[in-house]
Amino acid sequence: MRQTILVVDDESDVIDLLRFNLQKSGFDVIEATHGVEALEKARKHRPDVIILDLMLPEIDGIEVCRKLKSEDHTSAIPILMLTAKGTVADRIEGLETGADDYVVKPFSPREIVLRIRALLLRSTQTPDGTLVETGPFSINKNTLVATLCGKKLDLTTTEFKLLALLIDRRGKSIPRETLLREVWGYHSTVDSRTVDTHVRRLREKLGTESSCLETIRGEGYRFAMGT
Amino acid sequence: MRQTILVVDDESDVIDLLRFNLQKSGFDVIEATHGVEALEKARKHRPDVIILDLMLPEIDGIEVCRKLKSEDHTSAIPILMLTAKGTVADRIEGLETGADDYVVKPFSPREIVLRIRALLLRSTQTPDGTLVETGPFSINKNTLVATLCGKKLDLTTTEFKLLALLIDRRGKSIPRETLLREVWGYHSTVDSRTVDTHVRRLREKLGTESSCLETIRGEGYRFAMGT
DNA sequence: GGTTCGTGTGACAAAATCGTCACAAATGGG
DNA sequence: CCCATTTGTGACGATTTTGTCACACGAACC
Repeated sequence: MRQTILVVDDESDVIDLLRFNLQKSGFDVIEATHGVEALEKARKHRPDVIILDLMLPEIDGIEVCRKLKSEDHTSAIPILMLTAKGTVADRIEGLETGADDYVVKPFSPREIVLRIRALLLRSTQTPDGTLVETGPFSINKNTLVATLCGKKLDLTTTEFKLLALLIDRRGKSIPRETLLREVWGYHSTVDSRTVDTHVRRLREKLGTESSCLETIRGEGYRFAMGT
Repeated sequence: MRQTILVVDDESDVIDLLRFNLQKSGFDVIEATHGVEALEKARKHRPDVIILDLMLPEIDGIEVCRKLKSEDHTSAIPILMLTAKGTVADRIEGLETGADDYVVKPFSPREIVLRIRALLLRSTQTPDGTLVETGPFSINKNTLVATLCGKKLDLTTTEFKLLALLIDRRGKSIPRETLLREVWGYHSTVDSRTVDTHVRRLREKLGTESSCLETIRGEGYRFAMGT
């Protein structure tokens, strides 16, 4: 799958140079020559990186950057800013606005490609441990939402934590004591039936898939491997 | 807890300048004037960031960078390289060697501080994204526990989600609408004050650190950068 | 088969959480 | 300074969550 780079510059020779080198490096290229067009194309295409010149007609690069970084659909797109040589104030303003990197004109196309590669590495490097998917289940640790066959499960917080932990360690029998400690923060009650009750409730909410949640008699509970 | 920066340059006036500005920005500073000393101090002290000049006596900056990035104990330390103006080949070589960023001499100290902040922001997230630490705060998305100065915060689930999202995107103003959508799952109530109420409650629980949670009037809320 | 222990289930009540309202205070613009 | 809008704060009540108890049922062993 080729990644897409949006190149924004009002100088067509810069665009030509970048298009040639980026395509040679395996990227798809979208172009824009002014700020409004850049915003429009960024919103529509959601490129993997945006190369953005500071000096643009009508809406300047700083303003474009600010807008893109403030909109949810575009804020995660890395922005590499092109700046005129020596304008330190521009560079600082760009960084403060949320640009992810900058390159000073005149630049080497090779440097651009390397920096884009670095940006892409960083933006995809978060192998997101906050999202777990297995079989018909998915667990999102940011939103605390679990789904079963694409349908949101109506879980309490404790049920979510329990399910998340069991799924994280699917295939392994987890003793009640461990569940108490890691889900409940080590409740001190001896011979508590708290875990059992919450497992029950969780099973009720899993419906036909509740058989994934197995009892290991005398040991604990286990989420079935391979689901 | 102050973070430590190792500054490596054979020019004492550069070291003086950086030491002054970094300490003023709240960092502790370690210094080295040549490559062997830099390697030694990096291995011994394990600083949070290394500022590394390319041109060094004996072992040059590229070689230092290569060694540090190839050793387990030091490979995760972000390296910001200082390069002479115009030497594109140096910059490319630095990036290929594994430097995390570079700044062209002569530089603005403010730009250095900003870039260090950006590097630190990236390096305090674990690879799987379920544990985030910044300043005195830590967020654990597995246990749904947040701590402040090592002490567990007594947060409700909603408060935890709110804090986690704001810290994930610290430095950025998050509109209320965004918070409603991402924390509450897009509550449909118009002109709801729900977000404001939960921010209040969260602030109450943060005590003296509540000033980290800033109101951007007419926009939304922001968790302060650099904490 | 009988017995003991482990787990499931129905139900209860206390505590926690949440969203909303009304009013106070702060902010920004004219 | 005044005014309008935005945000902070005190407080309330409805709903949800939680842990526990008692009893039923199942599993394993003798």
